Parts: sequence; C-alpha cells; structure tokens
Amino acid sequence: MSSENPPSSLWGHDVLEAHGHRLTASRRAILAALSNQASHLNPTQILEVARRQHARLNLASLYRNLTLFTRLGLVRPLYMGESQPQYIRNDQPHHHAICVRCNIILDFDECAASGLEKLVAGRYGFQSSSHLLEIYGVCQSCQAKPAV
Amino acid sequence: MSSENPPSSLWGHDVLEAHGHRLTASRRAILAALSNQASHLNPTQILEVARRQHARLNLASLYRNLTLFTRLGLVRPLYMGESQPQYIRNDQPHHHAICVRCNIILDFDECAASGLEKLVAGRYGFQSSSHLLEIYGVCQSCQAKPAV
DNA sequence: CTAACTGCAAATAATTTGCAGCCGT
DNA sequence: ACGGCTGCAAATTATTTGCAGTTAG
Repeated sequence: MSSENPPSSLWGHDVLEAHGHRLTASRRAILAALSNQASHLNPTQILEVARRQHARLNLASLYRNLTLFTRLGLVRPLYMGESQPQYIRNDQPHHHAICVRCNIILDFDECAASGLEKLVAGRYGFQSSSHLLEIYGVCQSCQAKPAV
Repeated sequence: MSSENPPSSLWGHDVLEAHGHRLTASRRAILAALSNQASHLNPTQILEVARRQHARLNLASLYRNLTLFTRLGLVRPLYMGESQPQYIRNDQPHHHAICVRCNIILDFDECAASGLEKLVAGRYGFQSSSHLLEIYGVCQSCQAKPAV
C-alpha cells in the first residue's frame, strides 16, 4: 500500500516517544550531535555541533536535555580529567585506553566485564545495564617524548 | 642503634619528596583525608575532612593540590553523575558497581581487566598503569522501590 | 635564605533556576 | 487548546588566578 510509514530510524526518537517526551527541534539536534558512536563531546562542544542544525539552541536547554537523556539511559557522562564531562552514547559497553599525558583515547571492542556483571548480579542482586572500562597509562607516542 | 629513623609511612609523602615537592601542612591534611582506601570524596567534602586536621586550609590550595596529586598519579577523579568529581586513591585498580538511581557504590575486588591491559599493550604499544571498571545498573534495594 | 606554597579575594567558568511565551501532540 | 519545552537573563555553584605574606628545605 501507499501509506507505508518509513521507519523513523533516528537514534533515540523512539525512546523519547515511548516515555511520552516531545520530539522538539532542540532534542533532535542534540541527539544528532551525539548519535555518532565515536563522538566524545562536552556540553560546550555539543552546543556548537547541535547549533549547526538548530541555531537557536540554548545552553540551558542543552543541560536540561542531557540530564533527561542520561536518566533515560540514552547517553552517559564520562569524566576524562578535563573540566567538563564528555557525553557518549550509552548503547553498549565502552572500553577505552586513556593516555594520562595527552588524553588521547583508544577505543577497543574486546569485553572482559560480562563475567563480572554476572558476579555482582549473583552476589549483590545488582541488575546491571552496561559498564565502562577505562585503562589509564601512556600511549606509544608519548612514551617517545621526554617526560614532563 | 639508637638513630633509627622510623619509616614515615604516611601515604603519598614519599612520592612528593621523590618529585621535589614540599611536605606542607595543607598537603599532609589532604593526603590524610584521602588516604582511606574506601573514601569517595568530592573537593568540598575533602576540604571539610582535611580542615579537621588543618583548619586554615583553603579551597584554592585544595584544588591546586588535587591537580598536583592527580598529575603525580596519587589520586584520580571519578565522575559519578554528581556535580563535582570524587577523588579516590589511585593505588590499585578500582571496580565499582554504581546504582543509577541512588548512586550507591558497591566495591569489589575481582579483576577482569588485566588480560585487556596486555591486549592494548600488544596492539597499540600502550603502557597501562591502572584501570577503572564501572558497572552501571540498579541495586537490589532500588529494584524493590517503584520506578521514578 | 629563597623559591615553592599558602590563604585570601576577586575573576572566570560551569550549571541551574525562574519565568513568559512557543509549539508538539 | 494546554502543558511540556523553550530561550533568555539572572542566580548559584565550581574552579582558577593574582598577589603579598609565609615556610619548608
């Protein structure tokens, strides 16, 4: 038939709808800015990116929505030693190796924590939804530089 | 012999000395406040605790020293969704399960990441010094409460 | 002695809040 | 329509900086 609805596959829209939240231009723009799996952006950077799509976006609304999205489990703040947290998608576990000198972040996919999720479930009755693993150290190129 | 020096075993003092930093009353008090393995304190709370030992301690000095201690690898900031980061000792890997509803933190010792540390070393030449594993979910008592 | 540190006060940065109007549903 | 959301401006909270006096080594 001709009335087929194209699946609105934009990330997060379904979750907002399912919880009765409105799909506003601000929210679309923020979600779009965060939708890239690889992006690690702080609020100021998110504002900048999202404004390319919705120029009137305001920092106050951004903060309100980051809080909402975090509560809904769409995103998660990461503290990487900078002044502001960086927000990332909360789709799947994240595994980083972070260089303590230059702050470069290496992502990798291997996961070692699913066993531990079962362990805390069994021992503490803790119902885990995702996890974050950060390995701290010095990256290859910083090892070559003289120490600070 | 009578001239034996008692080992000044206070946590962090040796590291400061080794790097040529002075052992001031402020630094002693801050280190003491953070020395407990289990403590998760934000700057405001650290100030409060450290002032019990050194009443004149100032927030500005606290921030300056938290930055120093982080650079020296003594402590590490943790972002747990509260407004300020919490500082913890950076002695050994940390493994938490964090309840996204009540923010309670369960610590546990089992470590699953040492294999991954070897992996990033081999693949990226990354020299890791420690790691952080956070499991997010809902703790047992919050599961019993009605959802927000 | 003498730089490294400190406390204080003032500046800047980050986040939150109050409110009147706008816009998704 | 009407109530959730918004942008703006102002308030609050967090962090940094300048500077003159203090103190560890």
